Amino acid sequence: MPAPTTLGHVLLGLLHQQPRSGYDLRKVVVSTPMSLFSDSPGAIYPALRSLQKAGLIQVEQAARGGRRRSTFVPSARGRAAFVAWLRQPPSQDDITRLWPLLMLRLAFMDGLVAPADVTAFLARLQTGIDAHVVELEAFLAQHRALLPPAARLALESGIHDARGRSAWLTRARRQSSRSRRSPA
Amino acid sequence: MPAPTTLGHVLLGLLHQQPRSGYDLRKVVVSTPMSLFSDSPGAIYPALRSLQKAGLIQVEQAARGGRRRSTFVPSARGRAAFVAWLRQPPSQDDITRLWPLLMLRLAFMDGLVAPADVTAFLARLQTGIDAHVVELEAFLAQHRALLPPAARLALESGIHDARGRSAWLTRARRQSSRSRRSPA
DNA sequence: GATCACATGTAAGAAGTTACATGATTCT
DNA sequence: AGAATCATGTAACTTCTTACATGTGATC
Repeated sequence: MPAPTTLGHVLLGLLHQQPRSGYDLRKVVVSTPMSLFSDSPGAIYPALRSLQKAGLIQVEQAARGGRRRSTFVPSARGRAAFVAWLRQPPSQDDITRLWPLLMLRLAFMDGLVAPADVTAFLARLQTGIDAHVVELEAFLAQHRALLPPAARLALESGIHDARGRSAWLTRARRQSSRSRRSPA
Repeated sequence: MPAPTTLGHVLLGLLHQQPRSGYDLRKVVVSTPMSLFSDSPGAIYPALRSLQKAGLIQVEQAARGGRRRSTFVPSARGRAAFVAWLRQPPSQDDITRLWPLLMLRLAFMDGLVAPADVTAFLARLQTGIDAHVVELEAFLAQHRALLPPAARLALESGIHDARGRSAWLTRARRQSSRSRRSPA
């Protein structure tokens, strides 16, 4: 059984929050602002199948009442696999190209990884995003003369994005460590 | 012949900048900060084939010297198709989920669409991104109590991203209209 | 009793990734 | 001669999308 796909991991994460059926998962995926995926049944049901076959989730409750419906929960191995996914250090490529997915991982971390790991995650993101800023600015400096206006705007947008994320990270990290000292 | 895929359109755009071979395109895709795709030959060569079969690009120069190598240029129909792609008004879904692709489209607009169209494009982006901010903030307001800290951080990151993009757009639009009045 | 929301699934196809294969040319 | 780079291509596989199919329970 191959490692779960991105969608598989996300479904696994949602099942950690509460037991859900495939139908529930589809609804969450559309109603959530983090929607990276479509709600196509042709993606979700096969993904659930594969998680089940890999032993990462189990049917918690089948067909209560008359209506056919099964809700899933993560197994112990599923929890371990999911936590491992969360703790996986982001690559530079993840940071420059898959930021929304990293934010989704962050959103799942509560209660599953230690606060110190969240801190480390955010720190890694910042060094990565800062490196990206440097890279983009070097590119701009090198090509400034050749870049026509719209292309330059697009590049500047990328720089602005990355700078904004770095600024957000400094605040988020401060806030995160503060709340760790004085929890609610 | 089906409509070109996203990768197909990007390749078409790169060929508008200058004639290139498949190998050249691979190099550009990796060396460019806008790299949304991998440089896998298994993606690029078939995409070129399909563009060629659709009559959107032509071989400009084959095997000069001894080494086998063909460079491609867009045909008239290819140019029309690409411009149509650029001018296509972004959907709300594009704006919330495919921003980097929209920036790539922006980067290709110079010389292919009228400056007024660039302006319209940027204006559309701003109404879309502002709507997204409103949506995310509504979600936050509604779920603030239930959201554990990391999940809340992730959501706030999305809001911060979108706000930053809106701010960038106001400046970019001002700059764009100014440079249109007094071109270099 | 017709229609809608619930709930799950499959079939066909598109598109990309990885990995391998194949040669030519240049460099040392 | 051997190695690295140039340059193109294919085969197998994975995954998602679209579209359809199927049936149940609730609602009007």
